[in-house]
Amino acid sequence: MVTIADVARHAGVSVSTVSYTLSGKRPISAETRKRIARSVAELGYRPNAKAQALASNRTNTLALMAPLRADNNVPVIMQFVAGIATAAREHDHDILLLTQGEGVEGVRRVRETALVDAVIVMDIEADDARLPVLRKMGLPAVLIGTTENAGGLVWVDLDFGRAAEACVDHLAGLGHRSILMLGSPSAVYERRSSYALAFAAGFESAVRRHGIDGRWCPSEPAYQAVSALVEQELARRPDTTALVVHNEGILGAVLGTLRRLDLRVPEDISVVALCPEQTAVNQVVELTGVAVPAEQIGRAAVEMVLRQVDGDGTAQTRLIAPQLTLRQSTAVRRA
Amino acid sequence: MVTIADVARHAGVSVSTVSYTLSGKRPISAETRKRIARSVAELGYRPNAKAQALASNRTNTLALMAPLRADNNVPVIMQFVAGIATAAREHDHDILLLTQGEGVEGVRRVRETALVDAVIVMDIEADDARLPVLRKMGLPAVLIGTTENAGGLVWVDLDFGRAAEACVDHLAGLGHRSILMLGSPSAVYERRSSYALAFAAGFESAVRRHGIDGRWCPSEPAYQAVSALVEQELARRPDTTALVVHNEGILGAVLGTLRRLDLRVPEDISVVALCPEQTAVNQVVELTGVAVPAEQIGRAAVEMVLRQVDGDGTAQTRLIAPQLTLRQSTAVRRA
DNA sequence: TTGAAAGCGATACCAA
DNA sequence: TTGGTATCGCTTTCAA
Repeated sequence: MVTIADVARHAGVSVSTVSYTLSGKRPISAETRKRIARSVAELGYRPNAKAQALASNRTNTLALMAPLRADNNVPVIMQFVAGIATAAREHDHDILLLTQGEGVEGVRRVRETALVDAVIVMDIEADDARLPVLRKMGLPAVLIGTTENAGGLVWVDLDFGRAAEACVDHLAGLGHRSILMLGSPSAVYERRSSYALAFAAGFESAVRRHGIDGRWCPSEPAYQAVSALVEQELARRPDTTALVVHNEGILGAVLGTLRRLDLRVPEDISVVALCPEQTAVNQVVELTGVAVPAEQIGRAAVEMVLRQVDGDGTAQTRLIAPQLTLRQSTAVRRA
Repeated sequence: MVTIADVARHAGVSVSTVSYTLSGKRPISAETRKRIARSVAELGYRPNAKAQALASNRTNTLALMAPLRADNNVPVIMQFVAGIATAAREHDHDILLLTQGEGVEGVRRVRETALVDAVIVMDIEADDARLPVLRKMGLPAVLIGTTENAGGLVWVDLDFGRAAEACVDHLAGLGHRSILMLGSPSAVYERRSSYALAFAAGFESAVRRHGIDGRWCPSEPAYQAVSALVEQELARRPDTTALVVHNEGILGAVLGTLRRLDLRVPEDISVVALCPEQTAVNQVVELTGVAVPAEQIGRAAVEMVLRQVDGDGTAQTRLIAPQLTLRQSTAVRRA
């Protein structure tokens, strides 16, 4: 392994000069700079990350605690992770991947062993046990998602409440008066994932505001379960003319079931989905809906957390406005 | 931050004694051990990871280069990542996440800056440019997937060739003589991902061996594209009585199209899929097929790579046998 | 069974 | 504009 001392020797200068040249933290004569650059190239020198971290108290790595479970909307999680990893590299940082399972102890560990400069935490739950710890530790952090007790912490998220409202507003605007919302798997609500709760709350408030009839229920991904659920709910409320689906895993089953019931989309029933654009356009009928701008949020999270690391005290929380895209699955309610 | 010196002082012993006590690398009197344990607990001491790494030349972190793209079978990738991350933690290691996009330079970087002890590389392609670099660098590594020029490197993978054969064998055994295989998106073949090529090759060799008629084509996830493709291929070869699908993203569309064409599964046409169990059982008809044991492979990769780190020269490559699970989507070919 | 001290490979302060 | 060197927090050799 080639060290900074090797470079210094090779270039005939001192170690500190090499260090300063590389960091640019003090002026170096063009001549010296050139000699050092040559030596670096010739020897193929790269600073040892651990030594650098130890001396500078900066690891240039970010912890990312991500929910790697199957029950969630996996593709969206993946988009978050991809966006974060890419953005981190653009800012010359690496990602240390922690699983949700490590929980509070994971956060403590990376902090106390000084493994990372900051942490990005995904999938926030109501009364999330990690939040008080993060607050107390004072480790720079950004939450992706938020909840009531997130006060004092910086977070960024899609405004899921307004996303639900956008869906309802759109349907109400088309004249729909009776809407069924199919939610995420019940496990998601049971652990009180912030985004699912926010979407459900937004849905409820929007239907109330419009004075229309709206109800919702969790839904599991099994085809038969979806099919039975949809059939039963439509039978109970035959006046239902629109569906909102906050569960990308069941879209195929929902559309299949509607066809089985001889309900055409959008002529007989409108469907709005919260899902990635890819998923939306790959269905039998291209779906109107809102997408989680996961990559954008991931990038924002990286930038927000790095600002904190750089000591910018003006850290601001960010709520991203949802954008509803019109496609083929919604239409005016038939008279 | 509390350091090893603080602990030593608090316990009234030397720094080296604390270090040896913690590492267990030399005998320590029970008395001393107890005192140190108390001090550690009382002060909440945790060794600084960077200092430890610098001194011991061991980072206790593994690089994982994962394909975080959308065109792939995202859930399976996620399972790999989850298995790897979990297994790594069980062995007291962390995961540094590299994106596929970093390519050769990513591998070089983590090696030359001494960021990690070893690397796990996913999604191997034919003539993968990373392989020669890995070989030359001598960084402990495990590939998930393999290819012709992987000689000298350790890898682990599902035997995709035999997986395809298992599917064909099963169908042939049921009397099917004309099979269509719907493959992954064409981009996957274009970049020559090892698993896709191996599956296709296995399919071809199996149909040849059985002397039956088999053909295959890539398939894109868009519903209409799938639908058109299936309809066209079945029209071209009306004797087709079985489908093999190596693309979990299109399963819903395939089944939907078959129904539209009034083909019942499995009475009129059998379907075998290579996809996660979850996906298989969540379709209208539960699908017979082979699953990638992603978590198991991920765990194996971690263990294999750690063995190398520990200097076990007997590193062995592993090819996991596929397991076909019978469900509702296959039946004897009707006379 | 324990301690002292020399590294590990950088950064950055203090001098010149 | 440059150099010398203490320092970061730990591991491990050498000595006792």
